[in-house]
Order: sequence, then structure tokens, then C-alpha cells
Amino acid sequence: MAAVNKKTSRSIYEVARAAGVSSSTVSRVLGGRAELVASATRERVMAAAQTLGYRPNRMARGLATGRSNIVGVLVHDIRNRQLAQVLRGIDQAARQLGILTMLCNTDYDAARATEYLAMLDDHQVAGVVLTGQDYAGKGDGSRFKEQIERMTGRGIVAVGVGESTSQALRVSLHNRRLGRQLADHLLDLGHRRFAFVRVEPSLRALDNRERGFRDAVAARGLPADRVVIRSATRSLAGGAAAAVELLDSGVDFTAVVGATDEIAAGCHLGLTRRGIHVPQDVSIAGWGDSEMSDLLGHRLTTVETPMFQLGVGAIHLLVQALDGSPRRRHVVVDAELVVGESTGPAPARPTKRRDGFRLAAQINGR
Amino acid sequence: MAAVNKKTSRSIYEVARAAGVSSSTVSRVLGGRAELVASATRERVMAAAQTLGYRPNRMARGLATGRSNIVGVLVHDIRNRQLAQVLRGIDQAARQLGILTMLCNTDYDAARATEYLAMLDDHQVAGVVLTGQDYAGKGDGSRFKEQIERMTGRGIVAVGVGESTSQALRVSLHNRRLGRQLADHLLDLGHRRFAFVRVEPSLRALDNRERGFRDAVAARGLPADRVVIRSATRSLAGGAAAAVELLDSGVDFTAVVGATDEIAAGCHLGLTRRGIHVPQDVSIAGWGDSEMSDLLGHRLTTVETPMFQLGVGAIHLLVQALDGSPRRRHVVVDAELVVGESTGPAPARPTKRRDGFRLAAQINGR
DNA sequence: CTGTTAGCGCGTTCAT
DNA sequence: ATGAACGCGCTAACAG
Repeated sequence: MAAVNKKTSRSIYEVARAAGVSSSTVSRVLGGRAELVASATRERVMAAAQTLGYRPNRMARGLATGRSNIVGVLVHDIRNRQLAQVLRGIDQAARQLGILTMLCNTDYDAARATEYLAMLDDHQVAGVVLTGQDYAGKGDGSRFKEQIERMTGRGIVAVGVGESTSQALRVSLHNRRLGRQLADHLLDLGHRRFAFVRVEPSLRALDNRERGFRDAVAARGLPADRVVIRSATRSLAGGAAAAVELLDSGVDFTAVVGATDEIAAGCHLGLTRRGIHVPQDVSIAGWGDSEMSDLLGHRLTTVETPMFQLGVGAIHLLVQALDGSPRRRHVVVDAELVVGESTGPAPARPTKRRDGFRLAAQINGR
Repeated sequence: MAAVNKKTSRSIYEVARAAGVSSSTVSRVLGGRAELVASATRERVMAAAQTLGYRPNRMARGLATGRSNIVGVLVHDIRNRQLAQVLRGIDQAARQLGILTMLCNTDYDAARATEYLAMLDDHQVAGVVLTGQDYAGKGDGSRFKEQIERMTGRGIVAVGVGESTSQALRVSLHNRRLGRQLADHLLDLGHRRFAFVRVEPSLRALDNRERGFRDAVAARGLPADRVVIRSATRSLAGGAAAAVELLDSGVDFTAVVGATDEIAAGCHLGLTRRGIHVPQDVSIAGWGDSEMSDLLGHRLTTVETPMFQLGVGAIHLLVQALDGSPRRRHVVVDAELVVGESTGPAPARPTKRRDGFRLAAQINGR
């Protein structure tokens, strides 16, 4: 180590001397037990701390209490857009509570996640937030689970985010309900024939959207085959390809639903390139906030998934569990349908106009 | 506090007893001073630690040494896509070095950033990584700077990431060089009339791209007005609007360059919607990895900005500075031109074909 | 209500 | 090459 660290930070002893009290009293005032101290001395201590610029040494406190004010956050892939919103929510809620967060990118690797957990454990974290699907399953997955249990057994709180987690404490959307929401919107517009584009590989949360969607369609007394299912790779190109394939295979539909926003936007692009007008010919809808709306030329109708609130909820749930029992073990965050310009009334004649499509496609290229 | 924390973690004392040595010896072996211990006893200690499942208490170590193995990372907005890549690089490099990172989202707020710095300081962080532009300028900005100096004065290392930072230790791209790279590519293809779309508000790094671009054009003996400058808001829509405006104002150009990938993609969309063929009529290029390539139907030509390496470099620079002097105080990461399908030879007749455009636009709508 | 005392787990002299 | 002793800054009994 090179630099010589001049000691400049104040300790409670210096504050104690300045205030004419003992270090315990200072500890009480500055460490959360302020109500045990006479208000007169309390003021004196706080004033002294203020003028000295006292700052608590978190390491010392952590050593003494066996707990830090740090929360670990495990993510599969930090590049995920939805995740970024969750992290903002976590950041805001944590900051307001004086908590710092350690971000751990696991790349879906259970072994790496387990190692990260151990490191967080070494740092006496108060809790961990587990975003996305579980690491369960394989050999490393079970060791991950063991590590979690070892930690929770010692009072560390683990909160899962999303519907694909088996954590006892979790915060998530109600994707099945969201599925119903979107279906009802389209049904109310008169649509009766749908194409639903899944993603492959899927996630439990996305499967639930599909289930909810089919639930709602069935609830109107429509046969199950009114919802044609397709799979796409999770990208704009995947969505576009699926949409084009739907056209080419002669499937009958007036509305396309993408399991994610990206898929929906891809479908939009694919259809538009074939000269189909949205929403006059076909309505399109999806889930999740669409920053790609302006790419499409107009706003996509979506069920807005409040990922930010998911993050906030995770921290709040964690803190609640930390001091006592949380009010609920499973927090569900509500979502809201945002009607854009990609959905409209079902066309009067729901049959396909293949020739018109072909012509437009020719002009438009590709 | 509710949960009773059964003490289950091992201390060096238990390892010491199991190995039949003193705690000092264990500390030396497990704390980096292993070479001071006879290899025989060293083995014994390591074996004991292994079987006991010993894990060092980071809080205790931090208290004793006045330093943790934590690095703070300040970001303006965690949703930024480039940033996500940087964070992955930071995560990987840090993990391999046994370092944990604390992520702090500041929302461009100097006061919030300063508060975060103080919190990190309380945690005895080894260093901080400052991404993006400085928080300097306003009143809060100067307090931010003071806080940084206070910390660096105590041996905490601060590393800036990007060209818009004034940190002594920094890692960045050489955006001016990147600007020249792209210009040379287009010049080699025969282009002589360019439109350069800036973003508003701009950043120093982006300004440098523009400067480099103009440098290279001038270096070929072309007059400055061969590069027409436009500004756009930083979005696909902004890029599209700028491109359309260029068309409508009758500017003469065979190649469009966007200061960012998003802008370039937006220009692509705007031109394509007007029926312009890329790259037959107009070439388009930008900087940064384009995940929107598939949205455009083909790959954009870009200078790939290796943001991941920027993150890796930041951590490496930080640890170098931590134990001794870094080899360089300013690390420049190289970028590579990736030629996609959006650039091609300049059209033989560089004049505008306004009528053709109008016709295509009419057919294509919007 | 406040002060005294004793650790928390580890690094680090200083002896040996 | 190893061990004994002390301190890092703070919290948490226990007295008073």
C-alpha cells in the first residue's frame, strides 16, 4: 500500500469529549437509540457531531452488530431493459433508507451466483434481492439454494423479484391478470381472432401472460383455437419473422399480441413492411414499457409493467422483514393498460386481403 | 431486530486452534502475508480453514485495515445502454479480483452524488469509479469535487470513465480518432458530401467525434462546408426528424453520420420511410454497438465502441493505483470499424432525385 | 438517564 | 518463523 492515510475521520470518542459525555451516550444518540437519551444532552451530542463533521464508521458498526446496511442485488444480465427500471427503483428506495446496494451480475450462472452470495455474506449484508428466475435445477443450483438457506437461517433476508422465483418473500406482477387485461381490451374492440407470439425459451411470467390471455378469450365463450400460438426468438427480428410467417401461412387474425414489447414491436415492423396498416388492418399489443414506440411511428398499446415499483417494493419488503414480520409475504404490484395507437376496432371484414398485401410488399421491398 | 442470529461463522481463532497455531499465523496465511509463514504450517492452516469452512469477516478486516474490498460505482442513469456494457466489464474485472461493487444512481444530481460518495466513504471503499460527465459546475458540483478530493487525499482511488471527466485517472475512448476512422471509411468509398447529425445537448465525447470527422474530411483537402451539421434530440425519432429535415431543405449529401447509434438508426428510418435506399442512394454510419441493427433490416456500419473494455480498464486502473503507481494515468481503449450494410460506394451522380423520393414517400405513407 | 466494561474478528507491531 | 498483546470504532450488556 502506497498512500499514507492521514487519519482525519472523527470517532464517537471525539464527539463524546466535545459534548462532555461518554461514548455510549454518543452511540445511543447517533446509532438509533436516541430516545433513551435526555433531549438536552441529545442536542449537545448532535451539535458536537455536526461541528466535528462526524461520520459513523460502517465497518466498525458492522463488526459490532454483525450486520451492515448493505443489500446485495443479484441480476442475470444487467443489460436487460426491464431490469434497469427495477434497479432504479431499488436504488431510490435504498437510498432513502440509507442503504447501499451491491450489484452482482451472474450471467445466469448458478455457481457464480453462489460465489457472489458468499461474498455478500462475508460483508454481513442485511439482505439480498434475487431478480429474475431461480438458479435452481442443476447441481450448482442446489448449492445456490443451500447458500441462500444458510444465510436466511442467520437472519439475512432474501427477497425474490418476479414471478419466476420460489422465494418465500417476493414481489411481482400478476402476469396472468395482465394477460386477461390485454385480452379484454382487444375483445372489447371487437376482435375475435388472435395471434399470440411467445418467446422461446419462455419464462414462467411470460407463460402466465399467455394463460391469462387465453383465459379471458375463453371467458367470452370463444373456442380455444381463436388464439393461434407462435414462437419467436426474443428480438425485433424474431417478432418480425413470426408476423411474416403468420401472414404467409394464411392464419386468420385481426390482432397480434407479443409476449414482450420487443416481440410486439417486431411484429409491427414485420406487418408494416408487408404493407399492412396498423391498426386499420391488424391491431398489435404487448406488455412492458415501450421505448421503441417512436421507432414504430406511433405508440404501441401495452400493459405497462411498473418495473420501478417492483424494485421499490423489493426493498420495502426486505426492510419490513428485517425488523419484524412483513405484512405480506408476497407483494403484487399492479399494472395499467395504456392504450396507444396500435390497437383499434376490429376490421368489419376480418378476412385477409392477400392480394393487397402482396402488392404493397412488392412496392415496399423486402 | 427480530431474528436471533446463531453464530455459525468461523473466526481465525477457531482455525488457529484446529491447526495448532496462533491467530497471528492464521491471519498471515489467510490475509495475504502467506510468504512469511513456513510452508509446512501454511499447509496446515489452509487445510484447517478449508475443513472448517472459514470465511473472513470483511467488516473486521475493514475495521482493522481502514479499507474494504469494495468499489463504488457512480452512474448518471442506469438505463443507459452503453453503460450497461461498462457495468458488465466492471463486474467481471472486479469479481475476478474479489472486489464487490456498490452501484449508485445519481440522476445527474451532484448533491445526490456527493451524498453517495460520503456513504461510500463511510464504508471505507477502496475506490470509486465515476462514469460519464463530471458533476462539476454549479454549487453542488464544487462540493462534489471537494468530497472527491477529501477521499483521494486519504488514499481512496477515483477513476473516471469517458472523455467528459476531469479525473486524473481515467479510461476512455479516443473519440476524435474514432471520428477520423469513420470519415476515412466513407471518404475511401468516394463520398464527398456529408451530413453530420449531432445530439442536443451534446457531450464532450460526442463533440470530439464530430471534430475528428471534420479533421479527416479537411485532411483530404475538402472545404469545411462539405460537412453539413444538424442537431437532433437523442432518440430514434430525433434522428428520423433530422434526416427528413435534411431532405426537405435540399441539402446535398451522399452520406449521413449520426453522433450516436441511435441517431444513425433514426436517420436510417427517416430516410427509408421517404423511400431512399440505403446504401444505394445514401450511406449511413454511426458509433456504438447497434442492437437496433435487426430493426433496420440490415447491419449498420459503426465504429464499435468497446464499452465492456472500458469497464474492465477502469477496475484495473483502480487496483493498479491502489498498490503503487499505475503505469499510465490515462488509458485509451481502442475501437474497431465494423462495416455493415448501411454504407457503400458513393452514388455516381450525387445529386438528389427529389421526384423519385416524393413518389416513394407517397406510396410508403407518412 | 448515563457511564463502565467487554467484546466483535482481524491486522500488526514487538518480542522471541 | 511464530506468538502475545493491543487497537481499529462501535454496540451492548450491566451497573448505578
